[in-house]
Amino acid sequence: MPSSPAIPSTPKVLGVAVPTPLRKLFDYRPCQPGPSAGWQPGMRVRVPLGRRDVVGIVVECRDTSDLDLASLKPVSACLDSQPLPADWLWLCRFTARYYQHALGDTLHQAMPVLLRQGRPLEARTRERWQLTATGQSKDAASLGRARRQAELLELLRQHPRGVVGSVISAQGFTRAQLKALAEKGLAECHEEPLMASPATPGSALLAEPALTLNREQATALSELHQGLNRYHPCLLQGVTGSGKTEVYLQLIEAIVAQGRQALVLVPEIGLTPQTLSRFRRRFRVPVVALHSGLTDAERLDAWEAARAGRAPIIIGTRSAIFTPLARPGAIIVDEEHDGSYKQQDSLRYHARDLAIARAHKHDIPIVLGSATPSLESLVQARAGHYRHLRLTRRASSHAPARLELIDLRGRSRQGGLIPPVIDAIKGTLGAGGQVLVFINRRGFAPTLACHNCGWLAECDWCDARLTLHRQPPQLTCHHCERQRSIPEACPDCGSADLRPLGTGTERSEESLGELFPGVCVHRIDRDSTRRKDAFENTLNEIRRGEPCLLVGTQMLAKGHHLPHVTLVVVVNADAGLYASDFRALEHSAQLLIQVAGRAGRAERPGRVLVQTLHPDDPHLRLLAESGYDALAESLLEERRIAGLPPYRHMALLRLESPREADGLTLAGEAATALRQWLPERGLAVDCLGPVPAPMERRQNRYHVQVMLSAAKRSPLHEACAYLTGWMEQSPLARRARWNLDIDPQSLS
DNA sequence: AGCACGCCGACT
DNA sequence: GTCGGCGTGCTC
Repeated sequence: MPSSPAIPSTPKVLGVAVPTPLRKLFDYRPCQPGPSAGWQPGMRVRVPLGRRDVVGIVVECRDTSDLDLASLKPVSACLDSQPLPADWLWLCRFTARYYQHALGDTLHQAMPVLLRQGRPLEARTRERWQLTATGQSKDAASLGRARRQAELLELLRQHPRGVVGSVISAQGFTRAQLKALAEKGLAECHEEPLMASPATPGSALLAEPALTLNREQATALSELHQGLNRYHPCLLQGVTGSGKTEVYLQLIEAIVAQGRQALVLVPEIGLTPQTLSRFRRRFRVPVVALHSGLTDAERLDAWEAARAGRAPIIIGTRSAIFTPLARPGAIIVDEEHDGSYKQQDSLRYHARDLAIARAHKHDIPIVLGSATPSLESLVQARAGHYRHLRLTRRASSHAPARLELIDLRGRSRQGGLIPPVIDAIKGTLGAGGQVLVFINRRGFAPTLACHNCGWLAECDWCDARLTLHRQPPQLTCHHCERQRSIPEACPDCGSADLRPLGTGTERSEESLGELFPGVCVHRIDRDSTRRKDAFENTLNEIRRGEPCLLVGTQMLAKGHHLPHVTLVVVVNADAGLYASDFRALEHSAQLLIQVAGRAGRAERPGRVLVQTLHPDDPHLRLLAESGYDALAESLLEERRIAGLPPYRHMALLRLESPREADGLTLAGEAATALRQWLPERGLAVDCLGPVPAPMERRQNRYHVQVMLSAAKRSPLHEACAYLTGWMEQSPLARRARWNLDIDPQSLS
């Protein structure tokens, strides 16, 4: 029996997901009048919750409730006439289920701030900018030094009927530049209602021609073209400089030409002006970037443009995976091994894994790109679940530089470098090259030590050493950001013989300055690039190509083209070699390969010198002699034997409390309950712990964990559901801070 | 998570 | 006598 569309039936009860960590829906009565289209899951509502008003989302429309219907509070208002996008809702529900996170909180986190606050999504207007009569007759040259304003003037001149605000910002113009033109009386803006006007670019899709592909790139692209209209996961493994981005661009071209949308995820550090301008130069259609500099309003505009299909290309970091898409066409995850795709607090999702789930749901292709794929993705490729595409050739004629292991044992060091390495630096500088010195420790020295009694500067709040900084001079804890002044004398024995222990970027910068007087030393780490633009300015300076030294942390290693660097020095490769974490080796290998990839991108081949106290370490030797694939193969075998991911799946219950005993007691009870329950259900899940976390005390709180692992996902999932249920009903647990980490990135 | 209520120490 | 510390409990 078809129901009459004119009179939508009103449900008696609305199950609403509210922004709390509680893993349940709250029931409300619908308000009068309801939305004209009838109540539907996915509509935002304002509801009373306790003593406050919150914005929730209707998840269920039903006629019964476990509670007394009369006792239910009514919804205060319905905020939407249509539900929020179905693909977005699906992804949020999937995420909440997979990561065992409260649905209300998941939806809340996945919404743009303005939607969280209850602002309307419909009836939004957009700005259309056009030139005034004065502006039309104005010569761009008369704007003098204001080059971007002149370019903006030209853009507006080309579009007599005006340009939409979001398109202007997608071209890289700022609000300030628009305002400047408006204040000079050259441009004006009108508000107009938003309409879903899908961009149909036709022949004018490209603003500049695509590059010619080499054989490997062409093969990869044609493989991708085979699966344009179905779920088609591909691991694109391409060495640094092999042209992965060009493959992405041409895949996107094909997708956008079909009138569909491409979503591109990049690591946190990867959304640079260079990346963005490359995309924007290529395409005539808008490229919407979701970066940290956007205002809440711009973020909502971008979300809405993607939802309505007006944004054909969306590029963003981790959270961009929650962008709704009207006509999803492809998802690209660049540098898929990068750790920044995993959120490390509250909702601990992995954007790459959600991207896979999403591509599967939409039945669209997904490309995971990396020079050093995660072991997870390699296993999927090996099992035939992902297509494995390889790019082994660099655009320049040189093969990627080999890692040369340099034995540090028993050698005198100056600024952490031994004489032959110093000579190599001298030689490179003399030949007009640039040298990159990689140290993965910021600050002056990893700690301060008393040479008389052996005292070490330690954090009062964490089980960690304090890092010595010179700019400004102080001791800082890199785990809790606490700062202390540098003591004049040893607090234990009173000796004044306090010395820095080890080398950080600041110290290396200083020593290199002394070793190579007259040579410019650029330091690049989180401290030196704190000021806005400082990083870009330094990079631009470096790209001019004068011989110089670059000292830096992994900020330097990731993604930046440094064409004049022909020598890379890794001051110490040992940090990750013997760390307790099971992923430490994988991550340090990826980092080493990435750093090495900075060498010799231009005409000249490069060298990579890796200093180590363990030149015979089998892993390091395998990486240096046979490359990443060989090491990955060996690490996979070790993981298989040890029963670790990706061969077994893991979940970690993390607990923290001000007193060690509280956390251990609670975690012990939870683990005991789980261990009793598991055999009852016949679930093959291992439960380990409770054990103190590797760095037990952090910010003066004690961290304890229980580890679950299983060969199959579904029993692990069931066990996690039991565990969260147990924690929620436990009176003790309500006092402690805890959360569940599914597929933890590390055990610390 | 918020945000109350609630019962004990130093301030006008 | 109050202001406010954070323990405990609840939110349809």
